[in-house]
Amino acid sequence: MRLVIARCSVDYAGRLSTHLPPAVRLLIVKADGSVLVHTDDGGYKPLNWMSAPCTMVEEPAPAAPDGREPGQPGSQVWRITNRNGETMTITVSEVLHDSAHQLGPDPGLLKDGVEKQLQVLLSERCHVVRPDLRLVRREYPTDIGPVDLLCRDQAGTFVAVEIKRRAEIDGVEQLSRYLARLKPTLGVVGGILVALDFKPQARVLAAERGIQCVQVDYDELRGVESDLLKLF
Amino acid sequence: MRLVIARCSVDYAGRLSTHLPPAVRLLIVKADGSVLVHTDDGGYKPLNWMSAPCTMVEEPAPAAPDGREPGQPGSQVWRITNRNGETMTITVSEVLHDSAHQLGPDPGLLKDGVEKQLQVLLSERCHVVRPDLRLVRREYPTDIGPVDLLCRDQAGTFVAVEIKRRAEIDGVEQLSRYLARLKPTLGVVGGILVALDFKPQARVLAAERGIQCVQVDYDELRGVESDLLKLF
DNA sequence: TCATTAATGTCGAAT
DNA sequence: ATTCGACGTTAATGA
Repeated sequence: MRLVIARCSVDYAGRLSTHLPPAVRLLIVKADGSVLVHTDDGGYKPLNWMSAPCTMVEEPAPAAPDGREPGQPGSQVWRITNRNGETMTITVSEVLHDSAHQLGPDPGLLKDGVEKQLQVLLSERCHVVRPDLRLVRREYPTDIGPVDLLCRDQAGTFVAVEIKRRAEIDGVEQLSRYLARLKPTLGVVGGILVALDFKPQARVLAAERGIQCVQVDYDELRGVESDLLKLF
Repeated sequence: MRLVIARCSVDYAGRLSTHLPPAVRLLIVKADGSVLVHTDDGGYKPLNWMSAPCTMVEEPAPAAPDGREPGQPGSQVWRITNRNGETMTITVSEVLHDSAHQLGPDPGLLKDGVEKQLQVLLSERCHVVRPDLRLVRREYPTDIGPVDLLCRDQAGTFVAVEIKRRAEIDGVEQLSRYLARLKPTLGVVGGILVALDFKPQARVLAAERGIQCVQVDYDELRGVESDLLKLF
């Protein structure tokens, strides 16, 4: 990994075009050749970047480029391109720091996700979603993807449950597609959207589609579980 | 901006929980207090991070922490928290590089070719979308969000235009929702999806819904404008 | 402050 | 290679 602090301007041309006027920034060149341009202003994402695979060529800035302001004497240009023809051009006018570091491979990130947990918890106690529901199957397969929970109510009618950490309009669309897909095989299927919280528009569209919205509390859900565990 | 290359482990607890085993990584502390953890493996995003506003406390690692492996002598712990109670804990066992740099403010990124610009260009010359269209309103409001362009054709029929840089299946769904929403008020409304490029599935679904797809070229669009300006 | 939406989204998995 | 959904999405904009 190479770290450079430099006064530079940056131009990107690819999926869109961007220009960064000259200023002092951090340039990171990673082991795989990817390049990140970071400012000191906040922000989790770089101002500009090029992901691997890409190639970088470092060359002296042209002394008197046609029609443009000439590069400072000693200026360098980093020309980074990828196979899609996207280019990032960094014109470096002053280098304040330049160091290289050996980091070695990274063991990688271990995650403990929320949505998956929710699905497991709710499959074990779908009566929390609605008291009359019994689980038929978790991850019930259809040809457009698995339904999170397929249940039946007391009358034996099928009910498809879609689980989201946060319910947005897309979740309603997704569940709608499942319902349409299940109808030929299972007859009329009820739909319930379950989430930790709901965007207002999701509620509106769900109501329009006859889909029930059920909000659950994550801590309470885990609490219910630990309470039950105490019984044994 | 502070740059540290260090052997460290990282724990995050917030919207989810993550753990990074010890390895050599780049730690960036920005002027606003935000902290990024980057590996040398590719990737545009940090392995872990904490965005501003947040506060960092640096303290010696406890000599014999309860039940865990003891910190090395001289180990430091960076404790970063935000107001939502999310925490990132970086246990630094070995510092290979540590430098601070004054970067100053950044003039900021100039973008060209994003959806907003497309919308402005097309609203000014919606005849490019289809010669018979006249603009009624840009950003025509509905209670599920604004329609990019509302137009009328020669017969006076309303036509809703949705603009995307890249048309995917979601864009078709979005326009379909608008059309359904507008029908009670405006009667039958035609739909046109305009984009710089189309995914095949978007075209298929659009055809199925009776929505017209119009592909435009950004340079041409700007060219049309400059040509027209030359007339005056 | 909240809600909404675009994004060079990125990333990973399944097809 | 493409499609699809999740993301600690992030970031920007308007109410």
